[in-house]
Amino acid sequence: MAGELTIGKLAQRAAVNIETIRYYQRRRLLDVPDKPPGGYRRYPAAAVTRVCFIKRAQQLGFTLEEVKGLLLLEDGQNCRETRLLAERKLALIEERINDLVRMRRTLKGLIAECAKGRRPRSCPIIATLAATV
Amino acid sequence: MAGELTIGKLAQRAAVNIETIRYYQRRRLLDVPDKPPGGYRRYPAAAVTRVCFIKRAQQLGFTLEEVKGLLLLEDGQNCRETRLLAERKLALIEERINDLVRMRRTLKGLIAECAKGRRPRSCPIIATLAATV
DNA sequence: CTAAACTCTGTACTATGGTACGGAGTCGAG
DNA sequence: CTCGACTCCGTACCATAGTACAGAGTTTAG
Repeated sequence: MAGELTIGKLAQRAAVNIETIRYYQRRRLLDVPDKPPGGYRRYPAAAVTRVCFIKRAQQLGFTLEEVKGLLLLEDGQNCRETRLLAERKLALIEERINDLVRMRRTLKGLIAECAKGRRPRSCPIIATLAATV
Repeated sequence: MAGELTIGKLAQRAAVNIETIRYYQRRRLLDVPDKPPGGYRRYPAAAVTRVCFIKRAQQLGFTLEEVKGLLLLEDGQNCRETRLLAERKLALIEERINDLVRMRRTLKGLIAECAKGRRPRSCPIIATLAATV
């Protein structure tokens, strides 16, 4: 498990700020490798994957706390508990997808209508969204 | 346009904190009705819709600044500019949907695999996600 | 061997999206 | 007309997700 990356390289490979790495360590999303007395810590290549996953999941709207939960899937032995977690996340993702699909439909319709120049008094995009989404 | 709701009623109907209303006003997402000298402000029913829309859009991952942009669609006369904005938002939404769909596919696969008890050494959900998402 | 570049640790600061609160004024039911 | 609930306004505070920076030590290229 002895890694070959310094924190700087890790940050660079994962395309994040070094401070973000340290922040994730403080938040316990990433563990801190042992420090060779009077030297620099080394990180395994897997750390890059992990950081990338965190960023990815965040982009999808998960908070760091939620990501922490997702990461237990990797770390935990207990597949049963783990699967439940995954299933809950899945449900969440599906909800989000549904919301977005509804929003897309509405936006598309309004754009099309607008493009045809056939628009009512005012362009009631928001009212429509608020009502139909 | 004289409204019938006090700020408290508005907040209640939109299911948000009163302070959130005031915050949106400070952020210029919501306008502040004139105050009858020595009285309380009154809000039109449309304000409820507007606040609901803001919350909705936020849930879909838009920042308040982005929502502000979306709200211009309602307020603005200029349909041309407005449509461009909507189209950009649409592209954004589609990206998000694609990401989520990929994530869903991966999660589903892993859950199914896990359910079959047919799992490799470790349960490499994260590695998989990071790689395939 | 030395200088530049990097790491380590701790603390401070930032932006976003709110929430809370104090003190003054206003409204409305009884 | 009074009491409790509500509003107004300003300011302060909170959590989340970082980012910056100082000062000390370490590593590495020349």
